[in-house]
Amino acid sequence: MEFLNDMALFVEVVKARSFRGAADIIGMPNSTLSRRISALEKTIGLRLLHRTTRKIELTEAGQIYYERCKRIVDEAKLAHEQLGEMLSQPSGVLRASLPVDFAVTYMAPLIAEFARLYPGIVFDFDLTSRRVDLVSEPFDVAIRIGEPENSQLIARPLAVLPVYLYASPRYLDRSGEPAEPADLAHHECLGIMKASTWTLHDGAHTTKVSIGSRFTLNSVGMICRLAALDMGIIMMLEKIVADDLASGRLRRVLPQWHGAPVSVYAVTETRLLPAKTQHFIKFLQEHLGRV
Amino acid sequence: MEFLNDMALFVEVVKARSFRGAADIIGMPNSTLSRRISALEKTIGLRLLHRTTRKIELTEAGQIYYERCKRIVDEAKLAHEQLGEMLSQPSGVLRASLPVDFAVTYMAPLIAEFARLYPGIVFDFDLTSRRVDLVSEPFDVAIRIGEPENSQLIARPLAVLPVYLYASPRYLDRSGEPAEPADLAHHECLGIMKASTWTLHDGAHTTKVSIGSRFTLNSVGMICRLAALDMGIIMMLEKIVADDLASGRLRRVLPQWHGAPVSVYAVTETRLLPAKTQHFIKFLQEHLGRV
DNA sequence: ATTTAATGTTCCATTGATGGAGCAATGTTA
DNA sequence: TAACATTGCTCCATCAATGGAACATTAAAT
Repeated sequence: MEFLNDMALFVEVVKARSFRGAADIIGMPNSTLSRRISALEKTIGLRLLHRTTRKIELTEAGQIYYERCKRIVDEAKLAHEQLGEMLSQPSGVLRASLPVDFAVTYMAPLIAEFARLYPGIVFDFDLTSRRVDLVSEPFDVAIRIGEPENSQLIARPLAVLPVYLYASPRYLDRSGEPAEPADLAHHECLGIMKASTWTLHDGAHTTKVSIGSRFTLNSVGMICRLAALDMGIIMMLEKIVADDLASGRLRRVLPQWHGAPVSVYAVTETRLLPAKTQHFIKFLQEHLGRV
Repeated sequence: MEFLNDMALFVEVVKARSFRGAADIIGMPNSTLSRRISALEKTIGLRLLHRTTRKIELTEAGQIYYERCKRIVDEAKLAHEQLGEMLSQPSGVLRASLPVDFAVTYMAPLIAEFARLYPGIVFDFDLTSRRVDLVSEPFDVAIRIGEPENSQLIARPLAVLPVYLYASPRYLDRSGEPAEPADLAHHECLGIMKASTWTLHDGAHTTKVSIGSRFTLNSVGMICRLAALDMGIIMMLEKIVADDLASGRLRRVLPQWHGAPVSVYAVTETRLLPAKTQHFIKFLQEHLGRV
């Protein structure tokens, strides 16, 4: 079962009606070609080509073998071409794991646009806040916020987005409006998980403040909701609080400061991606940055 | 175009649903198998198998690719099986070069029998006395009398046949009957081509005599005819002169002596023979010796 | 007839593939 | 829960496949 490549070589030799010619076409030294064809003849126990120094012609067995080989090799080439088309005309199910709130606010319109662009793709999104295991679960890609953990996964940066501080007017009335970052130490700062410090920048300075809160949770949406309900200050991506901002439920705090911009990554288990995934990631890279 | 073998490996892996299992089936270390599949995935730029340490399953691309690969690999196997059948059920045209007189007397009945045995074979015999060039002319096999010349051809011995001395009664009346080998020096000894000596044996002794004749020719039939026409003594295979012997046109000379037995060879250009040729040679080996 | 250019094969140093052992990861069993 | 067995992958010494050059041979060109 190690003769299939040699079959392809044989087909080339017959087509070129010459070892040297075929070798040039394939891009292989004729010595190798000669040896490989000889090996093929030996494994099947029949002479396929009748060689003189100047000409080669098919034997009877070679004639029959060639007809079959040509079909087989052509079919193999076709199979690869069609895989190539799969790469350029993506289709199939795209399974992605998305951070729920980021997906809802930032990605929804992009996904709608992408779906319009590639009607062949069907989507299967898993919106969670947990970091799914790409190795054991059959996700094509996971979108992740923040630095990629140290693993063998491939992380492609999609965008770097600014974050700002927000709170509800009533909270600020009650607890006072912080004038500088250090003031945050005396506020209820709602962070994701158990993040214990916020890093803030203005044009010139960078400062780190320890934060504390009575809440530990893993839902961005819930944090925003809590903030809108006057429970504290949040550091958040712009778009996520856009509605609350517009309706006046939240308003910017320390407006000349911003948090450390968060990076968004597309994470995959491998570099060998089907077209659908490649296009999805490329699309996000091109459109997420400009938001 | 160097991925066809890997396609076959991929098919085996999918069938076995395991790298190790497939490796055992193929008889190949799993390390190689793993590397080859990875290489295949890299060349087509798509992941074909979703691997966990415990299980493997096809990706979408792998699914499609597998369907096609299976067909292709099966077809390739079939092509080889059919070539194998060509080997076991010979058919086609058997082109052979035969020494004309030897063929007529010794081989004709064998050929008739062989033709009955293998109805699929069609025959194309070239009966000449010249030694055809097997390399440039499309003969499957040549039957040759006497030692094979030093060349790259493959010679398989078919039989070793005794030769005796014959002359016409009238020639012997006229020129005297030789009583011992040395007497031949004074006789007209008709040899093929320009053979200048005859080697004779009786049970115990071997002797070499120089021979001479006015005729140089390359036809055994013509020599026999000349001998029957009282032109000299010939050293000949038994069967060739059987008719002349029976009709009394020739009779044995020096009956206790015989010539150096001649070997008959089947000569081919290569060892990789189609079934028809293999069977033909085997048949001749089995039947020529017993004549 | 003689030269020329081109063919398929062979030789041999080099390189790339190979495969056994070990590894981390994971499903299974006690 | 812990020990075990099995999986696919990786490392590296070894070996076989490779490809450039030379060769013998031959058809075409002069």
